[in-house]
Amino acid sequence: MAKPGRPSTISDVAALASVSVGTASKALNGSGSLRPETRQRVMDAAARLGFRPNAAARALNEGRTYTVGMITTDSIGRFSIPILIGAEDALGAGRMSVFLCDARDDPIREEYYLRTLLGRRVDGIIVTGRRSQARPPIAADQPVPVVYAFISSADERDCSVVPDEVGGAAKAVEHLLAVGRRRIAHVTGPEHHHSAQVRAAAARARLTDDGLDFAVPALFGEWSEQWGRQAVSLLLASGTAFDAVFCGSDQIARGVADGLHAVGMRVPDDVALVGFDNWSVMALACRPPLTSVDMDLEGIGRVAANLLLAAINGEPAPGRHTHPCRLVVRESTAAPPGLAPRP
Amino acid sequence: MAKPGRPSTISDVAALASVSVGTASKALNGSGSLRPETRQRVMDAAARLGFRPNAAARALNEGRTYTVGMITTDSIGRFSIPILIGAEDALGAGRMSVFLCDARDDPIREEYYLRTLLGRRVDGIIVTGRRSQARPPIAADQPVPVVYAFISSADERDCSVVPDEVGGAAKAVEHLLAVGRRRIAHVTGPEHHHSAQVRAAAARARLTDDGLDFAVPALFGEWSEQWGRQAVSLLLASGTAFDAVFCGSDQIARGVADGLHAVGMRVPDDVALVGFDNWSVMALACRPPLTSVDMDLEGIGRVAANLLLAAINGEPAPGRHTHPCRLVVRESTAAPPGLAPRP
DNA sequence: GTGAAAGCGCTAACAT
DNA sequence: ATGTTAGCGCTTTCAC
Repeated sequence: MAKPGRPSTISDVAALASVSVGTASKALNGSGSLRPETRQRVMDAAARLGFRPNAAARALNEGRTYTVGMITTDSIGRFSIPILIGAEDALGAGRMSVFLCDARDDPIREEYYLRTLLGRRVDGIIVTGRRSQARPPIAADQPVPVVYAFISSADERDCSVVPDEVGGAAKAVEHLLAVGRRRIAHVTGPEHHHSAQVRAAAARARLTDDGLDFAVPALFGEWSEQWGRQAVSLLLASGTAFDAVFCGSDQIARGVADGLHAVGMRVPDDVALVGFDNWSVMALACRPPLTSVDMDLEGIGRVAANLLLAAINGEPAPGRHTHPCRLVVRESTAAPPGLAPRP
Repeated sequence: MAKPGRPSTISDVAALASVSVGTASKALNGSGSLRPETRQRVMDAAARLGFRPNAAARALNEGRTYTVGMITTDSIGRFSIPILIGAEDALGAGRMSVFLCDARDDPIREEYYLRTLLGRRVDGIIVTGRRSQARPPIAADQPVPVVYAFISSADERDCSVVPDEVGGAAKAVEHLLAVGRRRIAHVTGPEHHHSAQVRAAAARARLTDDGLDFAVPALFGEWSEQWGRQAVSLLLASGTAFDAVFCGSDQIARGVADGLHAVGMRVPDDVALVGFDNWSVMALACRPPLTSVDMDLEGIGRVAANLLLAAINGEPAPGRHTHPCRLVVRESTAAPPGLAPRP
């Protein structure tokens, strides 16, 4: 399991190659000018010893650790993961390592991690987490660059990368219009939730552009399948006809699909359905598979990481950056047979 | 965003407190013997400067980084997350920081990360990922302790922590027997998948103990809802009566629930249902909510982390450690009214 | 009780 | 082309 004594140092390599440590360093880093033969001898020695330069020693005189901290404010959840993957991807390509910190929405833990990260002299910090509102800045005046991903900082001058939910909702509505729907309902999460508000307002605004409005005023509830099912009853009870439902989440959409199915309405023939999140486990399991707005969380993570790298290299890009959503079209919005889609 | 010049060093603190660096060090670490007043003066200076000891410098002479690497072999997925959370939790409490590495099931990336981690002189490594079979050891003879979590190493001498799937399956069957079911079917994932095999065999064995057998031979398919729905047709087509279905996953179970519902069979009245994974998003959205076997992945992560810490402290615990599953009972196995549960 | 100095592993400036 | 040396920030003997 464990074993081999202490890792070899550059002195060991130098000794084995019969050169000085300085020469060994040059050989290993390709700096200075050395006889090719010497360089090779050093390389061979290093290989034989399985030499790996000690990052701590390097960090010490370079003043840079090639390390960043990633703090998830909520517990590491469904939304943090893709962001985390995207960021880790972009950073790994830049040879940076990532410290993972799960602050669990606990300010104490957050503070603790922040201190730890600073003690470890990370080159920068990414803050992420589920977002219902902009969050207070992690702490004023950090000695290192900070980028917020998905969640955004309440301080406009901080660098945040957030999904373009307005654009995403608009795309959903446009798509429904394009497949010939005109009586569109909207079922979404809690009214106090920022995303629910924004998406509803954006969807409505897009309809207004075409001289339309929601068939039924937006229905606010929870982010659950159950609410989706209930909402169907409410829609039917309203007595207003509708030929499409745009939902604030895939879970809600799946509930709506179930609810419609239960009363004998067909998707997409009678009612077209669009969800939000493109959470594959929901969107694909839904019958029929669900058209959905994808926030490209992985892309957000990647962009955030690249902005962080830029900031570390002295080129900060302060402000709130929005990242486009894309619509993933599946069967739940297929044009009913015989109905020509709008050009 | 960024700003304040370079972080203060212990020399800065020493200077401000008018003592030598040696004294400052002792004061800050509570070592040596100092006049209380001196100690206080140093502490104050440190506080005023916002001094955070440089972890790299410390690592350099302590020969230990208080850092561990976590490598997920599959992409960071549904199973890795809770493990990761559990491990991060246990390690954070031990003041260790975690390097996150996503190897994406790519041996090249895995090798790269391994080298990186060793260069960073991590004190140990946790390897995790989805598990279909035991995996080859990450590389022979690491200079640091390695613990496998969830996934297990093919080398029996390596330290692995895995869920007790045998026990979990047995608990599921016992519960079904306890609520009075006798004609139990089993629907699960692909036959070549280790978990599918193990769970099926264990369930059957548990039935055999009571002189029973599956009502219908185990049905192997995929880990999807769709397969669950199909399986219902197959079960009905078999013509054999059944009063319970134990499923290899919650997704399958949800599909089975849908399928049963579609043909007018009631859960749990006609058929009781048990899933596996206790994946809340499935188990709770299922109608009715699903009784399920929980592998306690977070616990596995925590145990793995603690075993790693022990190994780092010179007390390795080689071998395959199994971690108990627990059954989470919900409505899908409620005893039908009028039927007395077995004592 | 406090200061001075060596050394952890490595790089970079300066000698030779 | 190669060797020597100082120094990154900190802990830890060892003198005083």
